[in-house]
Amino acid sequence: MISSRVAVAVHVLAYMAWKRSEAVTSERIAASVNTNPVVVRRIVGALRNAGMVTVQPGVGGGATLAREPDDITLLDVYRAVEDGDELFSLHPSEPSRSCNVGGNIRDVLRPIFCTAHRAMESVLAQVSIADVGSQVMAMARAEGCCGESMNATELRRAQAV
Amino acid sequence: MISSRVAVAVHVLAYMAWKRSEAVTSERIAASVNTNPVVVRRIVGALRNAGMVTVQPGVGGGATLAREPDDITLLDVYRAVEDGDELFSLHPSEPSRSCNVGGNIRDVLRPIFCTAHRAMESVLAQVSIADVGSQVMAMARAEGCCGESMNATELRRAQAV
DNA sequence: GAATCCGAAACTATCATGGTTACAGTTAAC
DNA sequence: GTTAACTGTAACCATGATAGTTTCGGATTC
Repeated sequence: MISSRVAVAVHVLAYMAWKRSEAVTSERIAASVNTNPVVVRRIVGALRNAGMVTVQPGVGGGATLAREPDDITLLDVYRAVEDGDELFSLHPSEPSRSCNVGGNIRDVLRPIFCTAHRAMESVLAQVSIADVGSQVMAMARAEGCCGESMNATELRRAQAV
Repeated sequence: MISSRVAVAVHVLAYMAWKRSEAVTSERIAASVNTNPVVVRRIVGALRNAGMVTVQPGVGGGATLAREPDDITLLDVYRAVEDGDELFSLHPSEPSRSCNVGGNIRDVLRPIFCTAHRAMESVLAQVSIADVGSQVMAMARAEGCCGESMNATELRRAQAV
């Protein structure tokens, strides 16, 4: 399983695309993601290293998008937060070299697994943060007109995050 | 990372395709894979549950292919040994439902991740155990004519596995 | 100078993975 | 029927990844 860091990172970027040009703190994002601010900062740090966000310390600081939402693909996000360039593990220890199968199986599997990996990545490359953001907003609007209203407590929480 | 069980399971099946119609024991396979026989038996058990191999206990027993090598795809193997039908993890804990992003991000990501997963699987579906076996044998032959010969010790080990 | 915010280190709990030992059950051969 | 050769499964351990938490130093704004 690919870790939840990808999902959280997309969440973070979609949130920042929503609050465009407004620096958001790790605490506010953490409230939306429902996790600890440090977990958010670790992921934001990876996105900063990849040049997708800029981070400002101090009062009124926080993170903002460094690129346009439609210029950030889910593949960019995946590569930023998921380390290692291999999706499939090969054998834990080297197979017997004196066996016809053991001596060559890894060289046969490597390119196959690499192709499978690339196929997965090409799907991620076709979706941008802007796409995710607009879908999220479309869903939020759809809920809004289906008669669901907020009470005072929900309103306060909605404004908080 | 997807566990090495897939690579080992393909190795096991390619080995059985090589030793066609001859029951191979977990110990022999383990020697080729370079691991513990119990690890092999766990994987062979999963392949047996998926109907790819039949297993015979007792003297002269072992595992044999239950289907033709060209009728077993790497996708079959992947699904047999890798549990769970999701490749990507979503958020560890449910995001804030009172946030536009948090309340909808998972529903947006789920189908995208599913599509990416399917794209990866479709590559695995195009490769059979017969393909892997023939590639392995082609490599073994290529090594053979490049002048690499075995000494007595290597010969014994080659016959053992 | 105080308040706010990030960055990073350190520690913990949990879980998946792979390896190992041990043993019960099944089969074939003698 | 006994023995030897297998599988199947449970139990346990070591390792590493993951996510959460606390803490503190440093940067920034007011």
